[in-house]
This record gives sequence, structure tokens and C-alpha cells, in this order.
Amino acid sequence: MKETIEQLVKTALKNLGLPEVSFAIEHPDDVAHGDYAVNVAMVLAKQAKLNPRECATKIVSELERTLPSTISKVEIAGPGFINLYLSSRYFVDAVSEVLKGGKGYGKNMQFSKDVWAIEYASPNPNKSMHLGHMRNAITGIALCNILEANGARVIREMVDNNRGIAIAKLMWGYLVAAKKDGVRVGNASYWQSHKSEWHTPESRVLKADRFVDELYVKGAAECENSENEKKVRQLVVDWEAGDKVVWDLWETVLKYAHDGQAETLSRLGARFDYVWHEHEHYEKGKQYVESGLEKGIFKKLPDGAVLTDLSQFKLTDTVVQKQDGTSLYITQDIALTDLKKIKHNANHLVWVIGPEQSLALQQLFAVCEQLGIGKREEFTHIAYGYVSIKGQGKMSSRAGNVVYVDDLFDEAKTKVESIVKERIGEGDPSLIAEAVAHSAVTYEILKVARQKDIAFDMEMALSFEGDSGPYLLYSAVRAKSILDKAEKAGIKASLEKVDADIAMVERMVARYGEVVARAGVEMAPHQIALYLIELSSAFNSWYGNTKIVDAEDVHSPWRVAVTASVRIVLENGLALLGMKVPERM
RNA sequence: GCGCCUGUGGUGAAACGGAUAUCACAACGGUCUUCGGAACCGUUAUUGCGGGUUCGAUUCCUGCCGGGCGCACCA
Repeated sequence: MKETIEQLVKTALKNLGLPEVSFAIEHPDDVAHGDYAVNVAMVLAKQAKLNPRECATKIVSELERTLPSTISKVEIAGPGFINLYLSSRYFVDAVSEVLKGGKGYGKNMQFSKDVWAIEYASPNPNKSMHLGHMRNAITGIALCNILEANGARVIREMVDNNRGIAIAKLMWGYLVAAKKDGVRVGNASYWQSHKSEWHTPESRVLKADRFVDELYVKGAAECENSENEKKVRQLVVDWEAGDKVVWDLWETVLKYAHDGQAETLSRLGARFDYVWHEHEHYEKGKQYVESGLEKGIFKKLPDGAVLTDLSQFKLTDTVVQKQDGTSLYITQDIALTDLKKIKHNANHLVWVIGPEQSLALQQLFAVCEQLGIGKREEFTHIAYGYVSIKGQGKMSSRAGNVVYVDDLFDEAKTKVESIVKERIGEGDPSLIAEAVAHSAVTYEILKVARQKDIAFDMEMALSFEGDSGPYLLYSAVRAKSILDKAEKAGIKASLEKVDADIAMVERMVARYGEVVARAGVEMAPHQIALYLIELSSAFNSWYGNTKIVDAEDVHSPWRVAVTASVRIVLENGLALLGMKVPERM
């Protein structure tokens, strides 16, 4: 519709001999101002020094000659807005398209030429996932779905940072602190021949990643003693040398870490087309450093370290290779960026990573451009704000206020379960509870613009009233139950609208496609979240004072059709955010 | 010091340069002879401060003030 209006106005300008200008087409806040408002007269007035209302009058009289049947009325209002009112014909068409489109409804092809490789989640194996990781995963999931709905081919990627000193600390912690009898053994060979003497997550009755988390903390604490630290560093050296025993130990602890995290990730709804394992590419970065030195892009410092020259990008320089010749984070990221591009033939690479990495990523992008790996426009850092706990500030293990994803979900689920039992009476409420809890938590994160910090409010997230994920699910479930009732009553959806009045819910349904397109361009999942709340609210308000299923009422078949379209749009929109609508709740 | 992000009712948020700044929570009052009350209807209350650009600024520019993050051989 937006394009139609744009064309109409452009043609009108041409016919009137007015200059071509860029103008905005938007939905007025107040429906009394029509469905669309065009500010072209005001823009023109500025350029051509005309009176905006006179200008608008001319344009309107021109528009009125060519009005399609989907627009019922054009009006001038306020300082010179041209307001367009859509006809009920338009809404009949819109609802009909939704019903025809079903699950596929709402997609567009604006990014159909693009391949996006999106890296998100990438938790460190030595830690359990907390609220910060959760925001990353939830944001990444939604972003991938949204870009796909805009026609892009999306590769979902994760990086497994499975080597280095942190993993060595974990290995050490496991070695010295996980023996069942509590005896401290710092000898990997002994462990290898007596594995059954060591704890497993099962024997500790812990989720695998929590088991790992605990041992990592112990390993890290051990390193305060320099003797122990030496041994941990030696583990890194031995691992790099391919020591069989150390590799066995490494594989053992990593398996626990991955198993635990895979569970949490799948609970969040994360899935991946490809996982990059650090140990497979971390050494490849040095070649890029060599080639950068040859090309004169990098320079060697007197002490042997290699430094960038990013003055042309107005960025501070950074070291890409240590003086001892070993690599840094950025070193392997250069290699990985090239690998990603080659592997997927992607023309857009996205990093969903916290804002503290912002400078490092700008530097990476700039270096990749210098090295000819790709242009900076191809690389996007999707940062997101920090998550703290309301009333307690920043999460830190020292303050003991770290909220783990699993604990949060469990708490939400327990609460939902008791409500569900009361409401549906029978059956296994566990699946419903998981879906509802997931929606509550997800919505709490996604309703906020990505870059803003969130002080996570447990009470709010678990309140389920008004502006909440469960409210969205509830609306969809209720639409379904109304449709079931209509079916029993023998009322079939019909695309014949009897009256000319247009309800807000009909307007909202018709806007879904625009919202998806906007969320794609802005990479803004919260646009979808907020739209769904508006749609739900319009729907709830509508059925609150309108009888939908009524065999006596000639309006009923159309209303059933609208309800069906609401159900579809809600389901599709929720799917973009990674949420699933249960049958009942 | 420099750079990036951020500041909207009591609270949490929205507003792609537009009209009377929207929504939810909380508070208060109402709806229950219900297509499912996780609902609906109503009342109260908001753009950090100063300047600029503009017909029009929460939005853009600029200077303060407050919050967060980062700034070369850590990961």
C-alpha cells in the first residue's frame, strides 16, 4: 500500500508540474487522521516557498481523480498533511491475503539477493549461561528469523571458544577438585588410568554446565598460587603440542560443558547451521599477519610485536601479534572472518556481541578491509545493552547475584505450572508451562530497543499481565478457541464485509507486512514485539465488545475471518521472536 | 583525556523530523446473565539542562549534567 501511495503522489506531482521531492508516508497516531498521512505538501512548501495548505489542496484535487477503490477518502488536515483513508475493500483484501498466505504470510523479498552469516550466542564453555548470554541468544534468534522473513538467506553460526588459558583452568579445576574421595590429584596421567574415581555431573546431581562452572571457579582460584599457575600454563603448552593425555582431559571437560550448554541453548530456541571450533582455526591468523606485513599494512615494533595502522579509519591502533609471535583474539578473528566469507559465500557478516567489543570489532572490520577480505559495509556489529538485576545492579559472581538462564526458566515455569493446573484442570501442564515461561522471559527482553540497558525485573517478567509474552500467547489461544466455537456453530469465515466501519484490529492485521519490513531494515526485533502487543490489545478490545460467533448475526462470518487472520498474524509474528503458541493455556 | 552507547509519567518502555507524546505496570474507580478474567472500560501523571537548525525537534547539530562501556602485546 505504501508503494501505491508513493506512486500516486509522485504521479500527481508530475501532472502538476511540481518538483520531485522525497517525503514520508506514515500511520498517524490517531486513526481519526486516517490510515496514512503524507507530508509532501509541507516538504514542497519549504522548497518552493508555497503555502503548504494551498499546495496540499492542489495535490489532493489531483489525487482524487485517480483514486483506486482501496482508498475511500483524501483529506487535508493540520499544517498541511494529506490524510488518506482506506476503504473497507482494502481490509477485505488484506484479510483475504492473510488467510491465503497462512504460515508464509508477511514475508517480503527485499533482501533476497543477500546471504547473511550471523554469529550469535557463542557462550564460553567454562561458564553457565546467565541473563547477559540470554539477551544475546534471544536477540540473535529473533534477528535471524526477521532477516529470513525479509527474503535473506541466513546462516546461523556459533563460535566455540574451546581452547586457551580459560579452558586449561577448567581442566585443572576438574583434575584437582573433582575426585570423588576429595583427594587432590594434579596428575593427568593418573586421572587417565583412574577415570572412574572422578565425579561426573550425574554423580554430583548437577546440570553439566553447572558442574563445569564450579570446577572452573576452583581452577581459576588455584592460579593465584604461582606454582599452580605454571602447571596450568603447561597444560596449554602440552595441549598445543598434541599431548594425548591432555587432549583426553580436554575432550572430557569440554563434553560436559557442551552438553550442559546445548540444553540451555535449545531451551532458548537457539539453533545453528554451523559451529566454528576455535582449535580448528586459531593458528591460521598468523598467515594474515605475514601478508599484512608484506603489503605494508602492518608494521613491526622494535620489540617484535605487530601493530596496525588505522589512521585512515580514525581508529586507535591495536596489536595483532604479540612480541613472542603468538596470536591474540583479533589475529584469529581475521582468519575466521575470511573463512566465514569463503565457506558461505556470504555478503553480510553479523556479530551479535556485547557493546564492550565495539572498538575491537571496528578494528577487525577495518583490518579486514585493508587486507582485502571484505568491505566494512559488509560487516555489522549488532550490540545490545547490558542486563542487570533490578535493585541489585550488575551481576557478578562476587556479589552472588548472577541469575542463570536455567534457574530463571525454572522459576517462571513453576509459577506458570500452578496457574495452568488451575486453568485447564487436566493433562500435563509441563509443555504449556515451558512455552509460557519462555514467552514471558523472551518478551521481557525483546520489547526493549536492542541497545538499551535492561534492569531485569523478576516480578515484571513473571507477572504475565498486560504488556507481556503470556498476554500475546493468550490472545492467540483465545482466537483459536473462538474459531473452534465458530466451527461447532457451523459458521464459516466469509470475505464479505457487511458494514463500512473499520475496527482497529482490522487495521492492525493489515499492517503486519510493513512492520516485518521495517524490523528487517532496522534490525530491530522490538518493532515486532511492540506491534504484537498492539495487535493483541486491539483484538482483545474488539472481542470484548463485539460478539464474533453468532448464528443470528449477518456480520458473524466476516468477524470469524478477521479472527482467523489475527490468529495467523499472531502465530507468524511470535514465530519470528522464537515463540510457539500452545494449543491451550 | 579521547571514542561509542544511553537519559521520556512513581516504575518499565514506544514514538522511521510531524498533528493533542503512545502503551503497560503501580494507584484509584468500574465491567462478571462472559465466543475463555492471563480479559475489558475509565481516572491521575512524562521528554535531564542551555543554545542552534527547521513551517515543525523526544528525534538532527552543539555545550553542559547524569549513567554505562571501551582505549595496543588479556581473553
